[in-house]
Amino acid sequence: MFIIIFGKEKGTIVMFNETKTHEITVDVVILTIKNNALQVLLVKRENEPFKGKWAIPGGYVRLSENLDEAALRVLKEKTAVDNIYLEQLYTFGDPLRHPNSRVITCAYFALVRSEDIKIVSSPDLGWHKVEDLPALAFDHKEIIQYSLKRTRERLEICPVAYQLLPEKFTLTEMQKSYELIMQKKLDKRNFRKKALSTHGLIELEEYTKPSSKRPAKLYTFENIELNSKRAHFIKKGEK
Amino acid sequence: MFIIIFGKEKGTIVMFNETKTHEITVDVVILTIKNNALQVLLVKRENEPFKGKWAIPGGYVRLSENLDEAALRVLKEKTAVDNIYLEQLYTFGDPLRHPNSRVITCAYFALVRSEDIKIVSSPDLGWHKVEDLPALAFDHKEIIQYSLKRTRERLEICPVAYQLLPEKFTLTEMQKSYELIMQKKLDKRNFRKKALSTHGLIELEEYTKPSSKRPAKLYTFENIELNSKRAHFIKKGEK
DNA sequence: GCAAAAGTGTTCTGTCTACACCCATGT
DNA sequence: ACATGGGTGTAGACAGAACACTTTTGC
Repeated sequence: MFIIIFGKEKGTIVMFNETKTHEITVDVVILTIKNNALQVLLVKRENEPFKGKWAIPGGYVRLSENLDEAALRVLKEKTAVDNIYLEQLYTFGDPLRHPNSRVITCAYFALVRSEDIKIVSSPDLGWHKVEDLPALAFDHKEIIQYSLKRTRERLEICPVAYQLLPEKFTLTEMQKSYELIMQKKLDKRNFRKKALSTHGLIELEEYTKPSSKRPAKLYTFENIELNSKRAHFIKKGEK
Repeated sequence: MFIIIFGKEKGTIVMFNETKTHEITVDVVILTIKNNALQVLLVKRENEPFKGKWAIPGGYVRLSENLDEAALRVLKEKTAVDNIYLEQLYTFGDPLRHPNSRVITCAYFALVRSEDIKIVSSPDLGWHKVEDLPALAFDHKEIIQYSLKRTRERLEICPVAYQLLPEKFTLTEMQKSYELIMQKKLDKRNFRKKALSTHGLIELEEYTKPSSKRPAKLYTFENIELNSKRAHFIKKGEK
């Protein structure tokens, strides 16, 4: 049985008998709200397989780091953000998910503020609306779909969406972010009633700059440590 | 940098530069209800590291199988059960979780009926009450604790507990299983009201055999496909 | 004064909680 | 007749859903 182990420069072929060896990577679905749409960061693949197709950012897990650290490293390579909601999503290990070798990937998802994003869109790196994804490499479409499902589940029990909002935001902006994630319209009065009872939400004495309409009150969130090690996130009503 | 790759018989040491190679295993937390307690199946380790300590069953992922298949294989090696609730739990990849090498494990948990279990307890394989665990190898205590948390979360949204019950059961038995998982007493009347509204629960025209007390009505569950690929389980009220 | 978005309450309905007594059976 | 677990209903609290109009501002 042949096991292919990739070195940094080129592949090395090693022969083993009865050995179980796989590659292990982390892939990170990075979500943000931008231009009034939920968007995911994708990179265009430079190499085969799937050269020219879009993929979610990923990389090999280093021997010295745990999975969370590997995911955070991938995230920081792309975005230069910090204090981010980052959660392990699911591990995908179909033998045929990678056409040439056996790569098991531990998928993560991250919710980032678009204002915190340092990258410049280029032809090879950019944001794509989750409603309108290009052709994707590997099983990355499935991974993205699953990250959206998980984000909705999280939002039902804790206000993770504030990770997508700027530091100061209006309730209408908050409602928009909920509607984009939940993929449905919400009732304004019900939403505001519930939002105002959210633990950690702070009403500011500031308003949006006057445009040609009534200024809106600004809110912010206490700096709750949502960074979930193993989804130990803060539930509604908890401290 | 040294990477140790285990062959079947003995370890082989291979030197690589800048290569990322890891072992990948699946470990399966197998839960059942037995003797009025929630119990987990453990094996006593025959080899170092942690020789003599108890561990949850696991094994290497074969190159030809996906993770679900690997977990099912490990489960069947130990229990000879079929049509089981089996869900991927979390992937644990701390570099120091295995003292000698870099082993990343994809943990699963399974809920099995004690009547379906074919294994005989031996000094090296047996059931242990989750409330009273022996010394465990690796990070297996953490994995078991997390599987209990996940089971509670699942139980809050779908009746997975029926996977732990015999084919025909009384509502009192069902309530006991909920209480063991949720780790709290439930009100009998409220529980029965809610249980009777559960989708898939079927009232039989049978009763428990008379003992020295009033016979109880037996119930069963429609053969709902709960086997969750990626937790696509049936929620309350859904079909 | 008008366009545009902000802001505001009440009613209804269904679900969860708390709580205590009678019933059927074997001995 | 009694011990044992089986079986039943109601009232109050709370959360979510439906629903329309007034306010503030710049132009």
